[in-house]
Amino acid sequence: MRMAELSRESGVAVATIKYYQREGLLPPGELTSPNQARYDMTHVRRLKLVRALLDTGGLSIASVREVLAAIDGKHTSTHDLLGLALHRFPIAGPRDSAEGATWAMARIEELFGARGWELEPGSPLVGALAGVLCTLREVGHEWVLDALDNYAGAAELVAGADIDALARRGSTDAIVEGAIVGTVLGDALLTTLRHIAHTEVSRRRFAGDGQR
Amino acid sequence: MRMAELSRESGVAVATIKYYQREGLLPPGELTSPNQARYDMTHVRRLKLVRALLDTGGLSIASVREVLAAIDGKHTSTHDLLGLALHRFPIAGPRDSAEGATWAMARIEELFGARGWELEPGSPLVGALAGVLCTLREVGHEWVLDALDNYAGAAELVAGADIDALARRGSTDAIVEGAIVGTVLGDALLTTLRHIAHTEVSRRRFAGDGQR
DNA sequence: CATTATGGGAAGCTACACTATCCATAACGA
DNA sequence: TCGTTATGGATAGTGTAGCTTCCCATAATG
Repeated sequence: MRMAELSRESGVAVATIKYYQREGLLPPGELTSPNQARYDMTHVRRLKLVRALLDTGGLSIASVREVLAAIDGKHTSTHDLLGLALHRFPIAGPRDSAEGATWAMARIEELFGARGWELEPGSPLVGALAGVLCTLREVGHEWVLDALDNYAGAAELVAGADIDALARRGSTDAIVEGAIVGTVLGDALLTTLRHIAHTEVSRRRFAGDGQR
Repeated sequence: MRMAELSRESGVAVATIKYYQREGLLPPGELTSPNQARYDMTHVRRLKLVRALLDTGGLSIASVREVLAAIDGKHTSTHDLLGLALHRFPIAGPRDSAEGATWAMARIEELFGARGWELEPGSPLVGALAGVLCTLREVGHEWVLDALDNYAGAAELVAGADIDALARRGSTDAIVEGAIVGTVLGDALLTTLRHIAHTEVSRRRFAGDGQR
């Protein structure tokens, strides 16, 4: 398979494919002469993955590069793999007032305590969570946190299902890629379903009640 | 309050505030003379909301403008309000093969049937969902959909909690803004918690098992 | 052997989210 | 009062991201 066909199979423009190669998102083809190369289905697959992470996942080129490096790299335990997949996301941190940060950490400790979650205070994920809580407070909508335990419950529910489905995968490589795809595209899936559920729940709750 | 203080209170640079005014994200101050204006806490609040939607929510300037227009516009029923909040998001659509689209719609009908959700086939949210399903299939990770019903259950759980919390708000205006903030920042909250739950569940499941 | 395609690289393009500069007027402080 | 600083308003410039266009020498194709 050569460039034109790779482009057709993947739905990505030739110039864009070359760009991805320069950016290190797509490995070079197998050279048959100094300036001719052959590609195969692994290239098609990789291209589709790149587009999925960019378009549906909303990642940047730089994030995709890191994520692919994680996929291609050497792997240790499943648990570490999950960790890898999770440390690359640009959820905005808090515009910290110091007191906002301590308030958020108190709320987080409470939540983790109730859930039996183990708190690693240095973790970037916990930092991101603190950031979101601070933001909610700053805009004056702390009331959203009335539902915080429900959010955590829902998160735990899907996380359990994710890990189960992941554990059923065969090879280590499948698990690695699955962890990343599941993390990134799972976010899109979950938020889309949440939006649909909003309309569904509100329709049901306020059905035929035009003035509420 | 004048520009300097507004900037200090909100943490947004003066030049940026002027930019937001030009972009229609922040109403003009009350003019005290042809070239002097006064601002108040509503401006501070609005600025914080804009930053929250941009930074934490990840919206574009254009999306923020639409969302604010929805907040400031005339409102009808609570259910419509929710709808308003939900139609502005750039979740990538499917790079549709026609057969991918029908496959996705079949899967969606199945899901909605099991959940008792009402399917509006034209809805952009359903389109977005179909897009995510297609993407998952294209990258060869349909197995994620083994957990689809769990995702939907989790979505329904948080959506219910959201609507409950929202219904407890007082004024209509509070409900409108709450719907938007809840939708946008709730996504960030939920995905962050999901990521944390992944590490938590995987730690628990593979605890002390260094080779899995 | 004429035409088309290819790999590779450099430069250009568009959109976005700011940021800097300017200017005439207004507020403030000694 | 008068020099300094701040303000509203407008225009132009900056930096980054994600492509896209153009070019060339070589290779494949009919």
